[in-house]
Amino acid sequence: MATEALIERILAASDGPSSSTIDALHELLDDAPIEASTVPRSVAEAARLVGLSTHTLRYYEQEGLVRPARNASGYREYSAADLRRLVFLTRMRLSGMTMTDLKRYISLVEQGPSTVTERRRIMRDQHDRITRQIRELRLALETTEYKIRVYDGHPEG
Amino acid sequence: MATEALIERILAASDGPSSSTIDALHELLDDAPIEASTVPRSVAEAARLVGLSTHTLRYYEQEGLVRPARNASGYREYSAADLRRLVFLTRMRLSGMTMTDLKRYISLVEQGPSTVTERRRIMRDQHDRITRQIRELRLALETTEYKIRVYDGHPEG
DNA sequence: GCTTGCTTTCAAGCGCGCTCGAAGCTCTAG
DNA sequence: CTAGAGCTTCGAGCGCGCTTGAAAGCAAGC
Repeated sequence: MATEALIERILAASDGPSSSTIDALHELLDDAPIEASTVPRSVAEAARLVGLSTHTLRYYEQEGLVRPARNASGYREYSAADLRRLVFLTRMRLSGMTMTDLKRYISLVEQGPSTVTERRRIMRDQHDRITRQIRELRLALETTEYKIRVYDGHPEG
Repeated sequence: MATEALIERILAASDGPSSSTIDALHELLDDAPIEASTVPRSVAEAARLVGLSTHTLRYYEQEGLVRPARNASGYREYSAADLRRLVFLTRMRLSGMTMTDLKRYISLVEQGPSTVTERRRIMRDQHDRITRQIRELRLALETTEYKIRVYDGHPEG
C-alpha cells in the first residue's frame, strides 16, 4: 500500500511525549485555524503530502470522499481543509474502515449537524473494531516473539 | 472474514493474567505433548475449531500450508498438530502476513532445522510489521476517540 | 435400497480498493 | 514556437485471498 509513507511520516512526527503530541496533531489536522502555508496544493503535492498516489486521490474524489476546488483550467486545488480530511481518510482506511462505511460517514458530515448522532455511532463502532484489531495483533506479536525465542535457542523454547 | 470467530474465541480464552495465559497458549498450541482429545478431526470439525470455512482449509492445503492425513475413504483427518498449525497460520494471516510469505515460511519449516536462520529472519520481519501496524492503529484509535469527544460535546472538542 | 448430509476434486468467479493506460488539454522554460 | 511535464476524464484491469458451484463418492439411519 502506498499509504505506508504517510504513516511513516506521521509516526516520525509523533516521537515526543504521547499525549501532547496527539493534541498537537488534532489541532494541526482537524479543526485548527488554517496555518501559514494556506496555499492550495496541486493533486501531486497533495498526494506527496498525504502519501497516496494521484490516482488514489482522484478515485477518492470520484467516490465523494473529498471535493477539492478547481482552478480556471479545471485543475484540482487541495485546501488545508481538504488535506486534513485526506489525513483522516487515510487513518480510517489504514485501520480497516471500508470504503463503503467511509463514504457513508463523509456523506453524513456533508449533511450537517443533524447527523451527529449517527456519525458518533459510526466512530464508536470503528473505535471498537480498532480495539479488537489491536488485541488480535498483540496475540500475533506474542506468537512471533515466541518463535524468535525458540529460533534463538532460548532455554524455554 | 470468517477468521474473526477464531479470534473471538482465543481472546475469550485469554482473559486472565496476560503472561501466564500466553505461556499456556503456547504450550497448548505450539509444542506441547498432544492433549487428551487426540482424536483426528474432520474438515468440518477443524474448520469450526479454528474459525475458518472448510473451503478455506482445503485451499490452505492446496497451497501447501497444512497436510492433514487421509482415512481409507480419502477424507481429511486433522491431527492436534495440524490444528496447532492452523491456529498459527490464522494468527499470521490476521496480522497481515501474505499467503506468499506464509507459504515460504511453511516450506522452510518442512525443510527441517537447517532453515532456522531464515525462519527467524521472517519472524523478525513479521514482528516489526506488526509493531508498526499497532502504532498505526493507535493513531487511528486516537482519531476516533477525538471525534467521539467532539460529538459528545466535550468542552475541548 | 433410499435418503440425507457429509466428503471429495476442480475450475471458475468475486469483491475490494485501488492501479493503469489512453487520449487530450495546459503550463512553463528555452 | 516547441518540448516536456503535469493535469484532465474515462474505462478497463489487476492482485489478493478466498468463495462458490458442479459433479460425484461415502456413511448412517430407516
